[in-house]
Amino acid sequence: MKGISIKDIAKQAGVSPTTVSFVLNGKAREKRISEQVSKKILKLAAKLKYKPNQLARGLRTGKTKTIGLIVEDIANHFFANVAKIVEEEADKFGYKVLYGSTEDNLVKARGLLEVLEYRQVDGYIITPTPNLDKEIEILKNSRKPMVLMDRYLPQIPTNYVMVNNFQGAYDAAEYLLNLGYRKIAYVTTTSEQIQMKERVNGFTAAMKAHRAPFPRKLIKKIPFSVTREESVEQIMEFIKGVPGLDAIFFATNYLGVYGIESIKDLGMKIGEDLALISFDDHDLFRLHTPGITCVAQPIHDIAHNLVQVLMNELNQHQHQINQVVLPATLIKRESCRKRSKAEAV
Amino acid sequence: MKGISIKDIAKQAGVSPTTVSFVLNGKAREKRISEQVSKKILKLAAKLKYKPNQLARGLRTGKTKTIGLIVEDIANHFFANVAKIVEEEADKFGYKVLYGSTEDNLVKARGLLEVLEYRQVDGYIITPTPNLDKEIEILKNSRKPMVLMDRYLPQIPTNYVMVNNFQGAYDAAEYLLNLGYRKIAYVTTTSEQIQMKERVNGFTAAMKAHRAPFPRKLIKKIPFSVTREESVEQIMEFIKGVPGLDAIFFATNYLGVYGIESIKDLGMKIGEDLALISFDDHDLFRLHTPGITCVAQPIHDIAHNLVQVLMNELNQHQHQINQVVLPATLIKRESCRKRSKAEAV
DNA sequence: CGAATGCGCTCAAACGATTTAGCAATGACA
DNA sequence: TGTCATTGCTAAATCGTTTGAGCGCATTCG
Repeated sequence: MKGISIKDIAKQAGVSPTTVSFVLNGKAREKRISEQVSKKILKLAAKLKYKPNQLARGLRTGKTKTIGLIVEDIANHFFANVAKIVEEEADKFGYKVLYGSTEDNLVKARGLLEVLEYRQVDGYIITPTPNLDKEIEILKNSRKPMVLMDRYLPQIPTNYVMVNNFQGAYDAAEYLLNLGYRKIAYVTTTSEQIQMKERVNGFTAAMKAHRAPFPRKLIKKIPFSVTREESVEQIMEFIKGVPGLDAIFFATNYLGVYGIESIKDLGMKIGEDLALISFDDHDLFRLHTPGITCVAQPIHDIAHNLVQVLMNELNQHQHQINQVVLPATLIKRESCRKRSKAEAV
Repeated sequence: MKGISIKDIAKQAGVSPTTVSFVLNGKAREKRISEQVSKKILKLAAKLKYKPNQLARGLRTGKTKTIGLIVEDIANHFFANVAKIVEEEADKFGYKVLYGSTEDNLVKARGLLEVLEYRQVDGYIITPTPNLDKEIEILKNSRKPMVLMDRYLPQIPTNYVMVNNFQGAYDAAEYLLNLGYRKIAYVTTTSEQIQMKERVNGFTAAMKAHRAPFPRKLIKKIPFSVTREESVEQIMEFIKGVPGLDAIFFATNYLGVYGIESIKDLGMKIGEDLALISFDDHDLFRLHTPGITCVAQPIHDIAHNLVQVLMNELNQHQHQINQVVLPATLIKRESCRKRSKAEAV
C-alpha cells in the first residue's frame, strides 16, 4: 500500500517533479509557474489525496517538524495538562510532539535524549532530572533549540519557563500567618533541584518577614523514590512528632495528596485540627471536603510560553536567551480558616 | 552541527558504506565480512558515537519504528496512565509514540489520523470518536497495523483491547442491590458508543436479574460537550427530581467527579443520604471522605495488551483478529454501606 | 542584427541509509 | 590448464523530496 508521490502527480500532469514540488510548496509565483499548470497540479494533488512523505522531506531539508517533550511523569496532573496544551500549541505551528517520562531518573532522561536525537527532532522541551547538566550543555553547545520547564540548571544559562516558586511559597506562608497560624511545618522532597530550593526559600523568607520561628525540625524531606505507602507512613510519624502543630505545607501536588491521606489516617480533621496548603492544584483539592487551599501554577500560560519560546528559536535563530517566570496563584479553600484569638496560642 | 554518517565511518575505516551498513546491522556473518574489518568498524562507530539517521533509514525501509496513539484526552487520569505505560512498553520494542487528543471530536480525530499518516507511523492505537467508522475502515483495508482501545466499532471487526464494561456495571448494580439499595439512578453521557451501551446493558441486566425496577426516568444523560458547571447543575436537578433516591451510579470518572460536586452542593451526605459508585478509579475517589466505591479498569493490563497486540501485527503480519476483554474490579469504599432493615423501605 | 533579458519549466544532485547484483582474488578439483 | 565455487568486499540503485543551475524560446533593446 504505497502512497501517492510527487512523481505520480508529475506523470499525470505531464510535468516534472520539480514543478510539482514548487507548486505544492506555494512557490508557483516565485518560480514563475503558469496559472494553468499550477491549477492542474493542485487539482490532481487534491484528487489523488497526495500526502507529502515527511521522512523524505525531513531527510532533504533537515527539519522534521517534530519537537521532543521530556516530562517527569506524564501521568501526573500537572505534566499531563502541560503536555496537552503543548501539543495543541505546537500543532498551530505544524509541529508534532514526541514525549517521554523520566521519573526524575538520570538514566531514563539520557535514554530519552538519545532517542530524540536519533529521531532528528527539531527542538526540545525538557524537564531536567538531577545531574543532567552535561547533556544539557552538549545540547546547548550544538545550538539545538531548547527550553527547560519546571526547573532550570543554575550553572547553565538557558531558556526556561517556570512558575515563580519563591513567590508562590511566600504567599502561602504569609496567608497562613495572617490567618493566625504559627507553628507551620513544611514537607518537601529530598531533591536539591532549584524549584524545590526556591519554594523553601520563599517560605522561609515569609516566615522571617513575619518574625515567625521556623526551625529545621519543622521541615520534613521525603525522597522521590519512596512508595506511596511508606511516604504516608513517614508523614504520619512526622506530624505525630511535632506537638502543637498548626498548619502544614506540602511542596508538590503528590505530596499534598499523600498528606491528605496521612492526616485522614491519623484521625485528624483538615481545616480544624490542622490547616493544609499544597503546591499545585488538582481535582482532588477542589472537590475534597473540606476544599484544599493551594498554590496553583498557570498551566496554560506555561505551556503556551514553552512553545512560543521554542518557536522563536526554531524560526528566527535568535540566540537571545528567554527566561520566563510566571506568577503563581493562591487558591483559597476551606483547609485553612481564620483562627480565633482563643485558638491561637 | 551535522551528525556522523555511515560514510564518515566508511572513509575512516577505509571500506565502503555498504560494508559498514552490513556490520552495524549485525549482518557481518551473513554477508561474510571478516572479523578484522567488523571489529574495526564497530570500534569506530562507538568512538564517533554514530547514531543512524532514522529518517534516511525509514525512507529506505518504509518503517519508522513509531506508533501513533490517539486518546480522548491526555489530561484525563485514565488516558494519561494508559499513555504512560504504552510508552514504556513500546520502548521495549524500540518504538516511540506520537500522541494526540481528540476531545471525542470527529474533526480532530481525522486531523490526527492525517498527521500520523504524513509521519508514516508504523501502527496505530486508537480511541475512536463517534462516526470515525469510515476512516477506520480505510485504515483496516490498507492493512495498517491497528488496535482500538476503550471502545470498538461493532460494524467493523478489528483488534481491540477493552475492559469488560458489561460485567463492571453488572457487578456495581448487584453490589448496590445486595447492600439493600432499591431506587438506583444511572448517570451517563448521551454518547451512543459501544462502551457506554454495554455499561447500561450490564447495569440493566443486574437490575432485572434481581427483579428490581429500573424505569427510564432513573437514567440521566448529559452530553460530553456540556461544561462542568452546567453538568453539575443538571445532575442536581435530576437528583432533586427523583424522590426516595437510594443510590446513584456514574458511568465515567469525570461524571463521578461532577456527581460528588453536585451531591455536595445539594447539602446531602454521600454514603448516608445517597450511595454512590463511579466507573473508573481516581485519586479523588480513593482519598475522598467518604471513599468512593468504583469500578476500576486494569490500566496496566490494558496498556500492556494494546502494545502486545500491535507488535504481533507489526512483526508477524499475522492477520488473525485479536479482541481482548479484561475484567473490571469493584473497589469497595465507604460511599456505599449495608442498609439496615429499617432504612430499606 | 546581435546581445540581453524574461519566461516557464526541467535536470540532476543531494539528504543518509538499505539492498541487490556483481566483481576480483583465491583455492579446489577434474 | 581450465572451470567452478567460495570468500570478502563494493558499486550503484533506491526511497521521496527539495533546490541550485540551466535550457530553449520569445521578446526587447541598443
